Amino acid sequence: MTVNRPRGTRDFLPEDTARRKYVENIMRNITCNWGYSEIITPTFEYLDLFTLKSGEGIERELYNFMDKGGRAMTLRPELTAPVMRLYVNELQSFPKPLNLFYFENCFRYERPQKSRFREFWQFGVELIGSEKPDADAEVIALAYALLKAVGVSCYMKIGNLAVIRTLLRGLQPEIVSKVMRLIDKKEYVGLEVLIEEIGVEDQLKFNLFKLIKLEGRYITPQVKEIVGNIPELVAFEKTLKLLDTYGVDYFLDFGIARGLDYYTGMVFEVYADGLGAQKQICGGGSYQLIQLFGGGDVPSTGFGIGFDRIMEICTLVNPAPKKVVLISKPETHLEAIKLATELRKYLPVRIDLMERNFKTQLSFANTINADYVIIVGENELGVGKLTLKDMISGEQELLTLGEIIEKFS
RNA sequence: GUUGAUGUAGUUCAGUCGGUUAGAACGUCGGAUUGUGGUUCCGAAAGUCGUGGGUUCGAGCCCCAUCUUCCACCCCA
Repeated sequence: MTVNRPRGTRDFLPEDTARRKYVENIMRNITCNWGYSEIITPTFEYLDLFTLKSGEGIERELYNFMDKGGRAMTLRPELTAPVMRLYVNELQSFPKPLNLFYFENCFRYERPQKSRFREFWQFGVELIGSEKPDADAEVIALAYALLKAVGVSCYMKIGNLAVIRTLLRGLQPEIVSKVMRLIDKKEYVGLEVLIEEIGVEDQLKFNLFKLIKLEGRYITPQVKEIVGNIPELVAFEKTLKLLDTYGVDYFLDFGIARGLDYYTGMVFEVYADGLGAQKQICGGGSYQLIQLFGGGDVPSTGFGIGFDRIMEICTLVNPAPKKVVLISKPETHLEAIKLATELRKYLPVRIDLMERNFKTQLSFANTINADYVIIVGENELGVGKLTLKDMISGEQELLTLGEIIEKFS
């Protein structure tokens, strides 16, 4: 009876892992260069942290459990809430703005499908303390830079919830939620039905449909005609101007609702092709969560990137390190270990661990696609040298250890 | 939670109408005597046919359940 991997989890083989680490580090380096610092939060948290943020409803898609002390816990389903909790616990008195990022695994108890797993990795950024257009613009521009750097073809949609909230301010909160959900899903027929049911004014209905059907990049003048010259829109225009300066490509879409109530103003989403139904690779916006966790009235902006989805469509190839195998004979094996130890200061070296004969060691080197073989035999040691064999060309030369090190450095 | 497909060595797949001991290729390991790989040849290991029931004299094959994987819904990354 073999034990299998739990549902919705994956094993990453050496090749997969190398590629993931490569892409991951590219994203890390870029984000560090934008002045963001990486943080790590616990893999599990109190269940409350997430029900507080997203409502009791999400409990059914959480990996939650009671610990031995009878506390309700859960594996984290996302990282925005943990980062906000960390901020409230530890960082409230630090200088603003705080530029943080994370790269961690998350867990959701859902049916797996294409690009959706029960354990998945999220890369994300949270900029805490500024609600200025510059903050929004930098976060979007960083997301854009990351996606460009890892070579995925995608498009970005930016919206602003303040606009649509202004339009809907006369309606009851539950109605607003319903409307937003339908808008987010672009279910215009359903939306029309709902609007008929609740009987809103014709003017509002007209404006609403006009707003959500606006498309393109320079549509803010038309938006102004609909909702007026509200301060949020003025700030948003400023953000967009900054984005043009950053050189970010985007579409505007005031129909983005992001499903969640705590987003306050700017929201954005990035979609890619080739992922089936799960084609959103990034989502973010500005939000107010800190008060919810007992902190002050501090604004923040952030995004999350679905790293597994990036890996599925990203075209980057990690550079493979040269593979070197050291071949020895029983008489020279101890000397080979000493040489390997020295060479391992410079590059990856494998030695025989199977007591194989000369020929089989060479054959093994070939099987694993080694680039070079270094022969540590009596003949070589007799003259104080080693044979370096190029496994691709088949050529070999007699060199000193120093010469070999020089060749590889 | 809902729907549809799926499952046979490590991998990709055969397996006749339900009939004896489930096969192949690739891969892995070993061998073809001396310190030179790839090609070739020989050999070996490797499977409770996803699992559990049922039908049958007899099930890899038929039926039921369950699990996995994959696609989609829901939700979201």
